[in-house]
Amino acid sequence: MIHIHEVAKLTKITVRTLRYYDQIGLLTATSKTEGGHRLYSEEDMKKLQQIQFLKGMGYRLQDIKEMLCDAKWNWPISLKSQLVYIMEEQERLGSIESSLRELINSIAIEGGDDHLAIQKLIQLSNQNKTKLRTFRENMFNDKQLELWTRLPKMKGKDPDSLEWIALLGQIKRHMKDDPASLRVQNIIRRMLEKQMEEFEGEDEFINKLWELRKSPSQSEKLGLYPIEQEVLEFMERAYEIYMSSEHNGSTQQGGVL
Amino acid sequence: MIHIHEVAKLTKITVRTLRYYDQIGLLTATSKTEGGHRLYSEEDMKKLQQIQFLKGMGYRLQDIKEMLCDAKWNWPISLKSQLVYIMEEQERLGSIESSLRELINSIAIEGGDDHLAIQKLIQLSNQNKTKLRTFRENMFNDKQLELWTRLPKMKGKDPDSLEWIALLGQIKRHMKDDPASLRVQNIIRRMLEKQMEEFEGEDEFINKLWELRKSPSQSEKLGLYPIEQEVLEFMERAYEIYMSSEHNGSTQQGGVL
DNA sequence: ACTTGAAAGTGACGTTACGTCATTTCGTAT
DNA sequence: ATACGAAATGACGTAACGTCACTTTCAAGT
Repeated sequence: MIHIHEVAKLTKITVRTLRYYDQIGLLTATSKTEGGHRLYSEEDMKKLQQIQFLKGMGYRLQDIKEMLCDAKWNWPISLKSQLVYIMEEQERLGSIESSLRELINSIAIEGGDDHLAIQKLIQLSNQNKTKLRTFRENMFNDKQLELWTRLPKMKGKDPDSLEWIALLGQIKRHMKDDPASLRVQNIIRRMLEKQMEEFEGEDEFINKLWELRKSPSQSEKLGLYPIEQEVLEFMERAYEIYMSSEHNGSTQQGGVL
Repeated sequence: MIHIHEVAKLTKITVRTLRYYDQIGLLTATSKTEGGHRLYSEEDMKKLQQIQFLKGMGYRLQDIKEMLCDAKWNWPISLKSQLVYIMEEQERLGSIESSLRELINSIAIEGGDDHLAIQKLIQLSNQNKTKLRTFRENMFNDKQLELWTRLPKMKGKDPDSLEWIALLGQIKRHMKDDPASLRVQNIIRRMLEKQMEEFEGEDEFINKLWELRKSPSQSEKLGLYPIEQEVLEFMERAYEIYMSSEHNGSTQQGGVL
């Protein structure tokens, strides 16, 4: 028979919690002193361990109470349903994670105008996803849909997506410069390099994508991150300067972001 | 200017929630009728969308309030810390998932005696993990530690682990039979087949593991799922019968679970 | 036996984001 | 003017305790 303070020290459960468990009838001390102080037995300690364990599994105290009272509780069923619940929660958090990455990356592109980025994302998230998908599936054939999955994504955590985002951010910050300036031309060159790495020989897809990009309404329907008209035009001018100056081996144009 | 009921219909947010947002000062209706009925403006609707979006990101209402009030809020920092928080939560749920699978699989082995399985798992989970690892690292060399990772695990969701668990469960249910019976011999044969698939040529490791298995205290220190002495002896007898009857090409013995 | 300080006891309120009554007032149609 | 739906306010409940505030009990020292 040990005192509540001892139990607290041994189990790392606070005294308040032990009293609360008593209060809700989850774990009542086996006996009490005549003055009313709780005295816990070895049995109580074991039950307490079970409670801690099940709480660690994510169960609520009410459920634990029922489980431990009912001697013929159906463990397999409740464990499996708890597993399903935990997996659903993980999925939910996973999609939150994607959204957060998307938002963080958007802000990296906008470079300071945070509210604008948030507004854009809200626009995107308010469209429902099924409509997006069917529209995409009408626009592209199977092979192109496979290519679509390899595009950099705003919600991506891969270095490839992150570099595209950084490049677009740089473009936006150099909009006041001459599109023929060395800085801008370097960014364009890097974009084309990356585009070739992933999409060499897929000129048709790239050109189609770029045409869609230039139409704000089409881009929106595809769920593409909105890029302002003047940014796109700036990129196109810079691209043409780049191609006419020294490089003219390829017919592809545009960017894949 | 629209009424609260309209807002509720448009945004799928309940009237109660809108009033609550007003109460905590998160979203106060722009104006009111002289009787005190709330009237929401377009501005309010936009703010409401932002609130919904941020709540979807997992923020608390208090945080959202601060974010939207403070015009120069540092979004990148708070978004990144929120991302870290979400990822930690995912990790936590991931380890809960492992524990649940472990428990479900244990019960599958014990075949009915649920409380026993839970007791065993509590024993295991009460040992702290770092102590387990250092003991293991003292017992095995590098190559054997790599082999260790390929052992079936109680928390596993792979078909391989699941089959080992099923096999052990069958053994336990046939303990009353003769170890020479066809059923038991078939189970043993299947175990040896699986063992050969994964661990062919690693006889030294297998034998060492089996010796450790036969010592309850060593097994416990290694964090191996406890198997009763009589079950192990039964398996060994069945194994010897199997080898002496017709198969004697290999010197390996024991099971890897 | 008496004192005293530590520890135990019992409320009660706060936390989060609302749901769910109960009661009263407002707006509008007839 | 009246009736009726809709809006407002207020209060209580949720889960699992943390944190006071105040009182009583325990165990040791004198």
